[in-house]
Amino acid sequence: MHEHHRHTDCIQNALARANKLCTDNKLRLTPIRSKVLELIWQSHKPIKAYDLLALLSNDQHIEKPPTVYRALEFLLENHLIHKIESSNAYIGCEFEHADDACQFLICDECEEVKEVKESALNATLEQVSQNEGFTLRHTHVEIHGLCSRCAK
Amino acid sequence: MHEHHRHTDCIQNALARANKLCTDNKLRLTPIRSKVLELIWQSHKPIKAYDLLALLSNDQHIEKPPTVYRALEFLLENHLIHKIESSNAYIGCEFEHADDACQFLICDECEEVKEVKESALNATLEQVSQNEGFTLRHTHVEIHGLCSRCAK
DNA sequence: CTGTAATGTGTTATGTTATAACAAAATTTA
DNA sequence: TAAATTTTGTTATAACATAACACATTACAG
Repeated sequence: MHEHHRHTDCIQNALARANKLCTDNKLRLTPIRSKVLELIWQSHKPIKAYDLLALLSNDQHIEKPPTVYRALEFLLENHLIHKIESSNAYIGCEFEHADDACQFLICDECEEVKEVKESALNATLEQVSQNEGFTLRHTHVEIHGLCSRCAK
Repeated sequence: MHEHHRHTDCIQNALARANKLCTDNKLRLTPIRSKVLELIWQSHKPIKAYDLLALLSNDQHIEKPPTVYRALEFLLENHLIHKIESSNAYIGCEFEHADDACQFLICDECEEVKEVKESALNATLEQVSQNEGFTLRHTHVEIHGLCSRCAK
């Protein structure tokens, strides 16, 4: 696995940010939710619900689907994670979102995902909507291809 | 149901275009594939695989999942339909695509979808990719919100 | 034409993704 | 501390999709 950064730090940062967001907004980052968020950040690519379920389980106790889907729902609602619709998998959110206007660069080779927030793109999306008389509420943009490492 | 146009004509046009594309490219628009495409166009909103399966079935004969998924696969490959990833549903393609660079305006109220092909947006997507050193191969853009009718 | 290869369809089984419904526990708040 | 709210546990099942193999049909080369 490549390492651009200290991944452990990156997970800790994400958890700290999540904690702060929840404290500030009177939301409860319960042990289950925190653990799911941590597991998502530990994966360097989008992770699937049932893989999380397996990681949450052990010999003593097998977790059931609602447990993980409820945690995912909470994390999604509060923009702490995103769902990659084309693969039904979940990634940690790199930004502190007010809105959901971000985009995903998805490498079809190594499966890593880079989240970006391009104001030019968001402006264009808004413009397109207006042209069509459409009231934009949320966008989901997936850019599939090859990341710089895999393209070499 | 609202009607902007003669929907019957619109279905016939789509089938005629599909026939032409297949003839031109030596592809086989078999009865099953043609029927699935027709059923997709008959729906004025994205339709799900198992709903198609139900429509294909009757008292005499219940179709099985592979039948419809194979037809969908063929139609997707040849850009005759698109999959709306966020709802696992399929719509007829309004354009004659060389590439797949189109976008979807999805009304969260009435569920209708408008397919658009915005060159400005495609240019921006390409630009964003280049900025990130990413080789773009395919994009999937969903704009969710309210269509002009539902926004009133 | 006709045998062979390639493609498409039928069928069984199963894998994968996700939610409904209701009971019990923990937490918040009045 | 009782009542209301939120979270978690649990069972069951719904919804979405594919693997694998047999059989039928079509294409097309000789």
